[in-house]
Amino acid sequence: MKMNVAQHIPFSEQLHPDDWALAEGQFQQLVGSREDILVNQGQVCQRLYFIQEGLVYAQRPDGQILWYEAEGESFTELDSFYRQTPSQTIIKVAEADTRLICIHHKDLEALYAHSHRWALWALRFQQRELLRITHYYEALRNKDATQRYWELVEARPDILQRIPLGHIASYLGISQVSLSRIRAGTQKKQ
Amino acid sequence: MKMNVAQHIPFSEQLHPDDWALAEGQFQQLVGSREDILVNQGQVCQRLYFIQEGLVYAQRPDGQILWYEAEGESFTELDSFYRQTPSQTIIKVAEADTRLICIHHKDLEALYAHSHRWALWALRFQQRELLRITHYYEALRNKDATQRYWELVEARPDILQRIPLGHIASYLGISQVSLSRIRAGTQKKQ
DNA sequence: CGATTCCTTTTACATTTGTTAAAAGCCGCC
DNA sequence: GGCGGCTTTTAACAAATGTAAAAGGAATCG
Repeated sequence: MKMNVAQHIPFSEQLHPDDWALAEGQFQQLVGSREDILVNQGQVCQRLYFIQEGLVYAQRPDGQILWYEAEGESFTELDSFYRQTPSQTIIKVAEADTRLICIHHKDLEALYAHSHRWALWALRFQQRELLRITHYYEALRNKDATQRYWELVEARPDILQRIPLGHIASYLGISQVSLSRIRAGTQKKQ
Repeated sequence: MKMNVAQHIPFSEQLHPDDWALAEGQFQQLVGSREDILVNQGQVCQRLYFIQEGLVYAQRPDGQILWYEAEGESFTELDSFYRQTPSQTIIKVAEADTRLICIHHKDLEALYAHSHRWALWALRFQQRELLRITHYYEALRNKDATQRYWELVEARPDILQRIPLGHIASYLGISQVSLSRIRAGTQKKQ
């Protein structure tokens, strides 16, 4: 079981068997069905999740799509998780049989406090998150929806096909009509 | 000197005298003049900076303004600093007599490696950065330039007055003409 | 003091994007 | 096969934004 978990956690090669002993029983596995709610609006997001298999997405109360994440990725509602405040975001399972691994906020904090190596692991992991978000946000600033759409098609064609176009448009911050225009090629060339 | 530095570093209350002894001589102070370049395009950003006094800004090679930071804040070129890759961004001093404290990447890494408490400090510090960036990016997604401008006026009227409007427009991602329209009130009300 | 320069606003026009509504495609199901 | 229900595209119009160019204001410098 321990080894199973480690496989799905980034940077786990920096951890020793001792560290895993400390974490004994604190990582849990769960399977979600389509439209299951993992984090609800107004509720504190208590867990950090790692996706083993499947697809998950986040949306705002008004329905806007914030992100999709698939197998191999991790997620949480950052603001709610770190500050332990009610989430403004809803996180749902997008596909049947989505398999997740998760750990509770307080257990994670205990690991950091008791183990220098777990603290270093968290530092690397968080660093990666920081860079991911930074890149995402830079793309958002510096590229228009047309560019970002075609880059998505390049980078994640597999995942795109699993998501309705209305959601993709919302994610890109444009209307579905505009996305149709982009796909039709009825779009300025840059 | 040690105490001096601690005053300008967030979460420094979590550190003990021992930790500061480890960091002896690794924090440096420097004073910049208007338009001094702190990080240049193509160069690896080696330091994490804390602003004691003054104003600093970042821009892309095409001139677009990415951010301004003032006294009390910290900054670095995240991608370049963490991944030790050439920076795509230029960071400059915006005001005469800007006073900075900084520490080298390798020294910081050594502190993390040798001290559990420095690692925990970094974790908190980075967490704060992560949340700051997340908030900034959510505003970017969910609010239009008009809203963001008036919120800036609310939140940082002092700093706004120190920055030319052309730069503010660029920061908001709109043309200076549009910003003029917003300021004139010639703008849709929502 | 006048000239130069920089910063900001204004005007006019072209382009892009959202909105609304309707049509076309697709799918599953009775 | 054909009838809903859902997703995607098309069409037509209105609103918002960028671009370019000109003019107003303020600060600087000789």
